Formats: sequence, structure tokens, C-alpha cells
Amino acid sequence: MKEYNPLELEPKWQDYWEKNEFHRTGSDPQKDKYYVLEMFPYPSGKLHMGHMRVYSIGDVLARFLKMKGFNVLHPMGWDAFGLPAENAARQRGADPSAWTASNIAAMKEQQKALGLSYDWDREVTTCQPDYYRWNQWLFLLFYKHGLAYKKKSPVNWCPSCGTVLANEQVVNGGCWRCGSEVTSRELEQWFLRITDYADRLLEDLSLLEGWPHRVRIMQENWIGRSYGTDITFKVKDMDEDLTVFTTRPDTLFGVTYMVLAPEHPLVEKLIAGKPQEEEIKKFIREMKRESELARTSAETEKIGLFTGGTAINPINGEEFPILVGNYVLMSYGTGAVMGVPAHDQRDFMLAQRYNIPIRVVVNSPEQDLTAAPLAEAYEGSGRLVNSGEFNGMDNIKAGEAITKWLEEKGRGGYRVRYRLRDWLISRQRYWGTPIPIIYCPKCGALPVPEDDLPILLPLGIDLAESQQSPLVEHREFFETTCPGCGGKARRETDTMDTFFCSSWYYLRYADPHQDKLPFSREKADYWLPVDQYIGGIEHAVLHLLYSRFFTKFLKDHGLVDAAEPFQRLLAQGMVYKDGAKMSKSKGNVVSPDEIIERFGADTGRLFILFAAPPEKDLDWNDQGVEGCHRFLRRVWRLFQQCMPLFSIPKSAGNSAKGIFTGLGAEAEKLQRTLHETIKRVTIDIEERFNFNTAISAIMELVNAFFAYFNEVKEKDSSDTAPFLTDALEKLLMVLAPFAPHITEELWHLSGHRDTSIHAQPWPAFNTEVLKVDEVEIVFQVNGKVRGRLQVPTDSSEEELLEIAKGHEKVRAYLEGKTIIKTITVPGKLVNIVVR
RNA sequence: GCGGGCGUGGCGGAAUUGGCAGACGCGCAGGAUUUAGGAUCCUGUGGGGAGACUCGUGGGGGUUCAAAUCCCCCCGCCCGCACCA
Repeated sequence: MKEYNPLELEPKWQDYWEKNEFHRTGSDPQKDKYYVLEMFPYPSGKLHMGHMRVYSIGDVLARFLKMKGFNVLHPMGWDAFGLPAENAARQRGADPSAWTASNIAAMKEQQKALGLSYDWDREVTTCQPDYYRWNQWLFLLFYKHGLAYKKKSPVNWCPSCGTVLANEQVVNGGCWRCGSEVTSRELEQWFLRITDYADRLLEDLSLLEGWPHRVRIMQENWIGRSYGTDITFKVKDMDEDLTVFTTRPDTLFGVTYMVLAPEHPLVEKLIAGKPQEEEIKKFIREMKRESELARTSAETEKIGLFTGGTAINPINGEEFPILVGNYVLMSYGTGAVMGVPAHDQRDFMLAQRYNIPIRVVVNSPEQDLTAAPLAEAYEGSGRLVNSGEFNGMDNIKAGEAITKWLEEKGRGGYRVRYRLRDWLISRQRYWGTPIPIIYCPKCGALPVPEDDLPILLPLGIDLAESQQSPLVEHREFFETTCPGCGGKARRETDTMDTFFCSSWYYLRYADPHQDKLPFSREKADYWLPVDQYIGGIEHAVLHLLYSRFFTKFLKDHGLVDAAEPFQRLLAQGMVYKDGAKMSKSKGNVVSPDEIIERFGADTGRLFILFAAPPEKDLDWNDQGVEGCHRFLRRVWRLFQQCMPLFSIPKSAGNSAKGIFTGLGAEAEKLQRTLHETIKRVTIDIEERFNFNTAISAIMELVNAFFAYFNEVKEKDSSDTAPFLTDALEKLLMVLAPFAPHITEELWHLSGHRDTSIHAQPWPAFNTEVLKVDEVEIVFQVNGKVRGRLQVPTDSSEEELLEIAKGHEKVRAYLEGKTIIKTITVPGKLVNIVVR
């Protein structure tokens, strides 16, 4: 037998699996289905360690579940539209389409070199017309149901990417992709009405028990539902109403001013012809220029300028000034807030600054707040004062009573508001799905008829010339006829956000060659939901929220039955080295290629799974990799030593149901370790997702084999050969999902010429074997360990106690003391409490 | 500020239900083998102590026969949200 040479044997088995179509999706009607999915990558051209980690996790699951007897769907594809292809085109004169295709080829090569068990027959590539035509089809479905609409509004603009961004794609005031500071622009853009689904997206989070808690919390925060009251004020001397949203209707009598967002439509009317008109216009212009980050930072000082307008409190007819302020956001609530300085700290600070009256209307039960000027706002609960007929009421009850009063007078009522805003999906870019809309000078905006799909993205375009999307200047693309009147018309030249593509790709995998629909209902219903989704936490409120929205929308329109797309979610941790994220600038990058070349894919996979549990961050350690390589070589050597065993003819032997009887004590022990290992590995993979402990269990088994052979010198004894070869095969089986190549090689070398180890049924453990005659019991006195002893497993509590009392060390501690209590835990310990 | 998470040897990490803290791996030390190195194998490896023992899971307190695990307070680190009315 040769030395372990992964470079030679890994490609050999990869070819073997491919030729035998070993990774085809199962379709046995007798079996249950299991859908394992890793987030598909952007085809940057190179795999990094993060990819290697997420794919290794998914591959272990897929291979394990296949051995467990499931029909497994384990697909891979490419999130292939997006800006980097365009940038490469501009910088290097590459063609985005060709650039993307060659990147895909390179990454696919690397994935194959990792031995990943994807069904490439189901590969999905979003930049190909057979995929993106269904983006267009789905867009039209949204449009038909009024969920896709065009609106002029202030939007987030990334100057570096030259396009607008959705709110979810603005991170700390910067672009999620390039980090440039995002500015505000007033543009007409396409939106998807995700806010219609806000309630369901929030409520159904409770169905997602298999999701990490923090991801659910993040989505909950992002949706940001709050219950409150709308209150409509009259504007003095004008025929205008002004509505605010508040969560504290109980403080209505404490209102001493009102603040509008600079973009609020009423501002212009209020200042028209007033002395402060120019000053306020200048302020508004400044605000519009400032980034949202600067404007909404908690550190930014609150500014409130008097507009000259006066509002009237509906509840008591009181009049107070209307201000315009930097801290009020047009995009939340009504873009107007009532100022209650006594009971809101922000309002308090503004009131102090501008000498606005501060009136207490909720009194603290601890201290009379009306006695002296407040030092800060009182945001707690209490009873109402200075509030007319509501005086003396508990403030929660008063809030309800005041809302009821407003409802009766037609001046307000309960209202639910969300932080979530509609999803802006149009992008001023070339490399994306064209939005299927036509603008006709006569008929307006019309959807492209379904039969005309797909609207193809023109290829072979020179991008180097223009700064803007070349579609805007590409006559052959935008010139068209109106589907309504047949006259000359212009196509929409914006393309879709790439998150549109990734919001439903998991459905396409169920039916990837379907050409009548995005996917057939039957196939989608068989495979959906994804049983286990694996990916990075960075998509907590982007991709994962959008996909949930899509699935709910598709369910509502009868395309799929699933209410949620992803049953369980595993957010894998990041890969670090030397305490820092791997990055070119830090020079601490280790590439998967490098590892494959030096140690082989099996070693790399094993290390990345062994170094930390999947959801935790992982610190790359070269010596740790070597340790894993050493382990595989040890496995190899074990088989090398044992090869003669496999040539001993197999008699029926003394085994029944995989249990061997009549073995010597050493072999008996090894058999027990084997079954313990099978049990631990099974539970660790399928219940706990702790691959690190599964691998450590396998290492212990290998150590046990060596210990056995150290103890028993006759390695080729024909008595134990049937047991040993069976045990060695089972060792290979439990190791197979982690290290698929070496196990396949050893499987074949040990005589299985016509089968693959990955097609073997997962070994079962036998509880009979796990039973032991003797177990070690710990003896404690006053909770401290004073001795331990092997005792028969079936010892009664009384017997255990007697043995404990008879133990030499224990006896010494009992000397001259009174036993006041004893605790016996069978199979574990005896604790004697003395005084 | 609000919300969530984490804190265990020199290092990565185990400890599944409150029941032997430190599995497994790395590193380190000693030994075997080897011309040598490497590789491999064996042994040891939380701190203190010659030892009986004793201390020990960020710190302090509590519940319990028994706490890394449960409760309270504090410290540190990480993540998310952050003027959301």
C-alpha cells in the first residue's frame, strides 16, 4: 500500500463521482426529502475561506443525510448580476458577461476540488435569460397586484456606485458594498410594497424556531412595529390639518410646540410670506444636502426653527408654535411630531434651548413634579395632572381614554406604524435584470406583455465610454412600441436590485429547467421549505427578509404552499487569522487552493469543521491544519496495518445485527467504543450541528484502535478479523461525510470495488453493546470528591452507599462525624453529607 | 441609550438534563526508533505544594448535598439598532 497522497486520489474520486452521477438529487418516492442549501455566491472568481467553511458545513450534512436515507437536494448556483462585473468592464475593458462566465468556471473548479456533492444539473445562474426572464415575470406579478409601483421620493444615492440603494443596503450611513457615504436624492423609482407584509413578516418570526435568536431579533427591530395614536391638529388661520403619530397620547395636555420634518409638504405653505421664509428655506436646503447619517445621529444637536405657523390642540383649544426641525424624519410616521418637553427627553432639551414652556401632565408617584422646575424629562408612569377631565387617571388608562375621545371627535385614533419602508428595487446600472415596463407619451407606463418576455439585456456593449448605464443611450434597447396604442415608446432603462434575483432562487432549484413558469408548484411544494439553510449573518435583514417576503407573496398567489422559505438557519461564523479578519491589506489570507495543494481538500475540510462549532468565529491556525493532516495519515496507517485482515475470508462469523459476541475483553472494549462513537457522531451531526465534537469522537475511536493493537499483538487473528474489518468499515462510514476522498479510497482498497462508501447506509449503534457491566462511581463527602471505584452497573442505591462507606479514603473523612444526609445518583455518584 | 451574545489551561475548544472541570486537537517536556533531521510511537502536561492536600471556569454575593451551568450585583469584550416620535 502506498503512502497517503491526497493530490493523486482526490481528483480521481471527484471524477468517479461525476462520471457515475453520484450527486444527482434523489427521487425515490419511498424516501423523505431533505433540502440542504448554502447561500449561493457572487462569482468574484475566487473562493475564500468563508466560502470553504459554509460549503464544508453543507456538504457534511448533505452526505450524512444521503447515507441516512433521504432524497437530498443540495444545489449550487451563482448570484451573477451586480456591479463588480461592470467595474471590471470599465477598468479592464472586459465584457461583463464573459468576465462573469469565466469567474463562474474558475469557482466551480475550486468547488469541485473541495469534493462538494452538488447536483450540477440544477445549477442556476441569475444573469442568464432563462433565469432573469422569471424575475421579469415575477415583477409583472407584483405589478398586477399593485405591489410594484413607481414613486418620486427622496432616496439613498451611492455616488461611487452611481445608483440608488434600498434602506437595508445602507449600513451606518454608507453603501453596503463599497462603504461610500450615501447621500439623498429626489428621484422617481420602482418600489416593492414589502410594508404590506410587515405584520406577517413580524408575526411569522415566531414560526422560525430553527433560526438563531439574534437574527430574529434583528428582523424584529428592522420591521420596528409600534402601536400609538394619530392625532390631528388644526392650523390656525389656515384651512389645513396637521397629523402627528405618538406613542404617548396620555401627554396630549403637555404639548407646547410641534415640529415638522424639513421635507414636510406643509412647511412651504406655513412660511410663505413670513419674515423667516428665507432663513427656513436655507435651512431646508442644508438639511437636504446633509447625509441621513449626520442628520439622524444621536450626537447631532437638535435644531427647531419657528415657521410662523400656529397649531391648535384639539383637546383643549390651546395654541402653540409650529417648528421645523432637523431631527424629525419625513419617512417615519407622518413626518410631524408633537413636542411634550416634560415627558420626552429630546423634547425637553429642545424646549430648554428655545425657552419653550415645559408643562408636567403625568405626575410621578414618588415625587411631586409640579412643585419645582424639572431637571430632566419624566418618562415614567403616574397619574395625570393639568389635564382637565382626565386629571387623576392612571396615565396608561388616560392614553386609552384620550384616544377614544379623539376618535369620537374625528380627530384621531389608534394607529400601527412600522420602521420598515418599501423596498426600492430600481438600479441605474447595466448588469442586471431589465425592468419590464414601457413608457408611452400617450398611454403612460405600461407593463410589457407576458408573451414578450424576456426583455433581453443587450450584450457586447462598450462600457468604458459612459459614466451612466449604457442602456440609457442604447437605442436598439430602449426604442420600442407601446403595447397599448402601438405608437413609439421607450423602455425602462433601470435594472433590478440583485437582491430580487436571490429572493427566489431557492425555488428555482426545485425545478431548474422549467420553461413555462418560474417553477412548477408540484416540485416546489415537494422540496420547500429549505430544511437547512446556511450562510453569513450579514444577510440578516437583507436577503433573508426579502426572501421571506417573496415566499409569502408567492403563497398568496398560489405559486407555492410554504409560508416560510427557510425552516432552519445556521449563521456560520467568520474566519479569522491572527485575531483579524482575513484580508489582503493585512496579508493574513490563506486560500483554499493553497490548502488543497499542500494537504488536500479532506484535511482542509476537517480542520475548518474541527477548529470551532459552525456558528462561532474561527481562528485559522496552520499548526491545527497540520494536526488534522496528521490524523488522516494516522487513519491511513491504521488501514495499512490492517490490510491483511481484509484478505481473510469472511465467514458468517459470530455476528448478528452488527454485534459481535464471544470477543476477548480488549475487542469487547473496542466494540463498545465503536458504538459510542457512532452514537456521538450521529447526534452531533443531526441534532447539535457540532461537527467539532463529532470529529473529536472519531479521533478517539482511531486512538482506541491503536490502543487495541498495542494491547493485542496478533493483528491478523482470524477470530477477530470479522469484527475488526466490520469496525474499520464503520469507522470509514462515520468519517466519510467529513473526509469524502480518503474514506472512498480506503473503502475501495479494503475490497469494495463496485460500491461507493457514500452510498452506504449510515451505521447504527446498538444499545446492547453500549451497556457496560461496571461503571465508575464517584464518592463525595460534603460535595468533595474523595474516591472513585468501578462497581457493577446494576448496583442498588443501598449497595452503592455501602460501597462508598467502605471506601478507605471516604472512611477517613467519616471518622467521628455524624452522617446527616446521603445523595445517590445511580451510575454517577454518591455524596455523603456529614457534620 | 435600548436589545442580544460572550467571558473555561500557554492556544482552539469539550463538559448534551445542576452531578468527576479541562474531552479532542495544537503547543510544550521527557523517552523510544533513526547516522542525523524529519516522520512515527509511548509517557506527561490547569496553578500552588516534598506530600497529605489545596486553589481554580471574568469579579463579588446567593440558592443547593452538589454550580462553568440557576438567581442578583459588578467588570470586560463583541454584535445589532440607535433622535423611529
